[in-house]
Amino acid sequence: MSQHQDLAGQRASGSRRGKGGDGAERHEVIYRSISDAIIEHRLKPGARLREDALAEVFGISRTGIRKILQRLALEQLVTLTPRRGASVTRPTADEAREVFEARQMVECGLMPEVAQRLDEQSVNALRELSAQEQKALQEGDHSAAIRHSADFHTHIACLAGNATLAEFVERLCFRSSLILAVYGRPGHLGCETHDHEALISLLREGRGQEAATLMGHHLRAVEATLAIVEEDQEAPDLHQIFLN
Amino acid sequence: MSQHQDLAGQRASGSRRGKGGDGAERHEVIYRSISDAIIEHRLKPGARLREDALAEVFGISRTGIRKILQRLALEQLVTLTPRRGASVTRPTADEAREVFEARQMVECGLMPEVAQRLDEQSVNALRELSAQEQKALQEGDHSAAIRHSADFHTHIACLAGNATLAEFVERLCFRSSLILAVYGRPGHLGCETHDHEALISLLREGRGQEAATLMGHHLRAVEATLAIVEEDQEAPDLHQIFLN
DNA sequence: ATGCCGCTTATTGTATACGTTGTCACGCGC
DNA sequence: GCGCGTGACAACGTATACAATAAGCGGCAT
Repeated sequence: MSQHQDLAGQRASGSRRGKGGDGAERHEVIYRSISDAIIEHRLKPGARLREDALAEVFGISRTGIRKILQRLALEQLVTLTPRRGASVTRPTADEAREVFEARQMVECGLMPEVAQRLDEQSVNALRELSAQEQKALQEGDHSAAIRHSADFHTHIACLAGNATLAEFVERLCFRSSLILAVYGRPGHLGCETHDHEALISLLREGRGQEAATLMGHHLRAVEATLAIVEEDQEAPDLHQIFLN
Repeated sequence: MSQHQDLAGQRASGSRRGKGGDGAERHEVIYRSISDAIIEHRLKPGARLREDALAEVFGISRTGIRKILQRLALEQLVTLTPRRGASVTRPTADEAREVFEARQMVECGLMPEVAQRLDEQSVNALRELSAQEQKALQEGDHSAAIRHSADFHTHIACLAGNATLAEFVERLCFRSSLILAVYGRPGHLGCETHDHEALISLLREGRGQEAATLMGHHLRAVEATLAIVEEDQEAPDLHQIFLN
């Protein structure tokens, strides 16, 4: 037993604390903090993420922030431009299409397996997630709703028992959240909980194929709510001028 | 020793820096070097990757190596254990199964789209890849054969026009290479080029569905050549002894 | 002789310092 | 008045130095 109690959770601002180091975990916490903020749209696409600022906020040096930023970059939640720093990724229309196409393929493909493996306990977990999402929606908490929706899809994918594919789906869901932030329309926000509950029912009854079909429609419906118009970004105008 | 042989012909970026070249690109090159070495089995699973050693070999400081190592870790080519450094990932049997299941789903799912989009130029590129693989096989160059085989699968995936899915497939292929290294049997090594060429023909004729079927069989065949037996690693012996 | 304990060493993790580069602003010339 | 060049500043990328930790080893006590 270690005598020094590790109450490392709460650190005010005194940065000079080398001891006690559950450093690795702190990095994980910070990673989650930033990741969550992005997924929940508290950090909007295009927002700049300065290393210094983050280092100060979280009380670690830029080195640690860098590591986290690079991880986020590899997951395509932030964009790292060579000498210009990091910013929250602003997905292109093409990316949006790709992400939903990928989700279509993988999530639908997973349904039969999930239907086969699903047990009562998992059903309850899914229902809980769905309920939370609906609750957040009713309360107008868009951030939480988006988060729970992503959690729902990710969790379903986990139930197929393939960690590799589940992780892929998770990342796709995160990116979807980003896409929603850019191309979403105020009225609709992503998944309708009704679909989610219908999906649970289908899976519970072992009707995997039908669940796959529903998931397909569901994803297509979400995609359809997007206003994917190539808003001319900063550069294109000038490029066209120069090329012609 | 040729430390800085910059094969800078590729990019015509305007920076004319004599010293240091373009740092970012050098990192990319180093990343590729290590990645290639792993994929081609010149670095075997379990091999330790000391930061100091790598830093010295590539003539950069440990900072840069770290970044690269972390990237490789995120792609699951190397395993990073908290205070023990990096080593080439040794995939578990479960991972192997997952990877092939994922490939089954994604690569097969991509076939119809590829069949639809394939043009003559791409066909030639694929044939080239296939030929290279066969040549390497005949020369007994296992490293090159594995590499080209992975390239073939990755390239096909690229042709579906979905960069996100293509990247996923690429990573799955890399991991497959690792799996081959651990569970492969000397006689067989991965893909039979015959399958590859049959696949090309099918795709060329636009028979996407049949191509998907063939791809499915092909992957299953590769998986079947593996000796996925939980070879007791270092610890298990003792554990079993203690438990019984 | 054997098992345990403390020391040494090797290796990673973290922070800081420095160099380079991109951006912005101001001033000059046209 | 407008455009361009130069200079200053700020942010990032890299290297190096330092600290902490785990493993290996030898000595000592029983």
